[in-house]
Amino acid sequence: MKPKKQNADFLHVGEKLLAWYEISGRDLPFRKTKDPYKIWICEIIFQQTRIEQGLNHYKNFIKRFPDLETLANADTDEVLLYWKGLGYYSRALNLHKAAKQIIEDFNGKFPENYDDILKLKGVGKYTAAAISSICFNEKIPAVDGNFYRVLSRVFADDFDISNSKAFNYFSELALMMMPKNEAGHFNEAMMDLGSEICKPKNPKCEICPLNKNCIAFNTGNIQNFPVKSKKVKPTDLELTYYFVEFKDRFLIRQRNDGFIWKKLYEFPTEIPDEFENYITHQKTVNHKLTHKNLTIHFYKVSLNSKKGFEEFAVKNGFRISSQDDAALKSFPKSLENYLAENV
DNA sequence: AACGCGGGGTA
DNA sequence: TACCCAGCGTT
Repeated sequence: MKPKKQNADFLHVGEKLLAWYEISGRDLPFRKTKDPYKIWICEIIFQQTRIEQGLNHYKNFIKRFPDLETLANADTDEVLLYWKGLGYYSRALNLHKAAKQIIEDFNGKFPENYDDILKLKGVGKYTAAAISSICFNEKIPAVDGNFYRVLSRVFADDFDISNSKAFNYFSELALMMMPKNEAGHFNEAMMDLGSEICKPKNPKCEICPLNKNCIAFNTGNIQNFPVKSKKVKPTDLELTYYFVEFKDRFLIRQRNDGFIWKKLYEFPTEIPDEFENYITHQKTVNHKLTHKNLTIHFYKVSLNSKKGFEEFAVKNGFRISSQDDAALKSFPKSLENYLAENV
């Protein structure tokens, strides 16, 4: 499924993009390094995450885990703590697994080619391309949402980006544009253009370095690209949590790695019948996530028996927590908000 | 090939 | 409200 564009001057467009990047590219902390560890961390953090949202997480993460060994030797809990608020928590778990994987399978040295990098947990084709092009100058386009948007507009290409073949299709297109020996900068340039100029809404076509080449722009057609047929539709999820307290102590536990909020902390989801009499408040909160419309029923249970409180905790594997418990920082936002109002 | 997975920003 | 974001793993 190769792109059929015989006459376009691909390389010329690629060089214009690169020239723009040299002058107008963003000044980001991870642009100053070719340390594959740091590039890897940044690529994982910025999967499905905008730069403004994840930049402080990146800085804090590198400060706490400055190298591979530090990360591999850290506790999973602490890795998750530094991931707080980023979402898609599998990324943090896979990141930690991959650090151990590099220690074991690659003798502690970060793999230096696309195929080996692709073997790492949580690293797919995009991320392997980004790391290998930026750090090791491999000529592989790092096709992400920015590539889809920019390329589909420049060539007014209606190839459906929901199609699972879109990655290969736009990779072929990008490869034809990529200037020799500049794969890393080309990939970064495409990301910056997509983020700063060729935005999903209200793109700044009048100052775009590619506007003379952009077919969608020159035919007044920008709003029709990219073509995306499949939409994400959230499902409803109803949860019940009990905030079980005795004086200033309350109960939390770590989740399993199940369907949502993997390994983060939560409150009890059920209580014994005799606790029902100690429910003092009830509140229902609605919260929209990308994939879930959450309805959370919170019940506040204020016990007056230390013995009953502790027995319930021990028997059901809960942790007796207080406000200064570091684990609280690893709560999902939706639960943390409740906590802030009630403790 | 289709689906599940967070949280936050923008219009 | 709908859509999007430096995607990946599972089934």
